[in-house]
Amino acid sequence: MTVQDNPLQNFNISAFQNDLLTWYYTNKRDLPWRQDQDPYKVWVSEIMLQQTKVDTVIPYFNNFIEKFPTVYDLAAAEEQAVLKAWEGLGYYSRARNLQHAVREVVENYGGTVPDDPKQLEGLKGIGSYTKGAILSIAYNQPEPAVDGNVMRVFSRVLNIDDDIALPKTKKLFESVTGEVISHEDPSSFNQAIMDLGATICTPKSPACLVCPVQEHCEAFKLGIEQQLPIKTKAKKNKKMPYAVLLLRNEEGKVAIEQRPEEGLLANLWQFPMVPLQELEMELLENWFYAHYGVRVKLGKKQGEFKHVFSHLTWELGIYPAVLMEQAEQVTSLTFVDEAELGNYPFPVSHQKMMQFL
DNA sequence: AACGCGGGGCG
DNA sequence: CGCCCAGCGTT
Repeated sequence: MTVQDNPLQNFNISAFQNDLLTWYYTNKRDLPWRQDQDPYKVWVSEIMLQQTKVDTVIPYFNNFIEKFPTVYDLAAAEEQAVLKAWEGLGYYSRARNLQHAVREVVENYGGTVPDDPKQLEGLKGIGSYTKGAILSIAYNQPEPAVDGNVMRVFSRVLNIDDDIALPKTKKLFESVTGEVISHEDPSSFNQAIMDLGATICTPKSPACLVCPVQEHCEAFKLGIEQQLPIKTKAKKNKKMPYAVLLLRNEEGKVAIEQRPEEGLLANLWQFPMVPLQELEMELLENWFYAHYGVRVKLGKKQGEFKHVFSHLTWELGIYPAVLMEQAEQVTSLTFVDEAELGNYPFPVSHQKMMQFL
């Protein structure tokens, strides 16, 4: 914010609300979580939508609600079943935190999703955005729900050039949104901003010519909508080479293991991976014995590919392997029939391995 | 305040 | 190939 201290000076709030809501009432997207205002469904949808596009979420949401229609069903489910329903969606701690929080709602709040800001934000996985989304969408409270869409839209409408990567900037937008939000229909207001950000006020080449709030937009007036919002912060992506073993025992079963309960892809399953950072290929079999307690014999490399995460890249070489001894040894590996693999939640990178089996 | 945490789609 | 997406928890 550079030009003035109060970004809402000379801004016609009620006219903006009116134009935005009028547009929304006739143009809102028909989404499965908008069929009712069930706070649980709103909650599930908001967690799934974190850093994830609507089109990706829709089938996951439908399947998830079918499997876990109420807080009681989700609270009673096995964690593996919840992760299985989340398989491929990414950010898997969202699923575990959601179930943890739902169990808390069942135990502490009689199964009713709280309508109190403090109680909501005390639940795992619910931060300032999701709190505001649940309060406004499910409970019709005039609470801001500031996400990337809101910051993009209002940075343009009000010509705010603060770095939206900074926490203090998010607080600024929460303050602004708290003043602009409709008290007549806060639920529609927040969803309208999101629809606007997703369909018109998009990151690249926004459709300003058909924007319902064009006449309120300072950036359009100045022709600088493409330069906003300002966002710094670029992370470098580290390369991590691994050998992935498609290891079979004497019965032809395949070795898999569960990843640690913390960190990347926590609690998901995978084929055993050997880090090659500082390891000669000849020593790979020794490393495997030291780590897993079983002797293996590697075959020729069957293929290789990269899998890109937001912060690192796996460079995966795929090797067939066989056990060199009867596996009565103590090992963290689990041997399963190929047909059983579908019962375990795998990250997408390891789902791709299965074609090499 | 900085960083870890997935995966897909788009220019 | 880099950026972006209905963010949050941890440190």
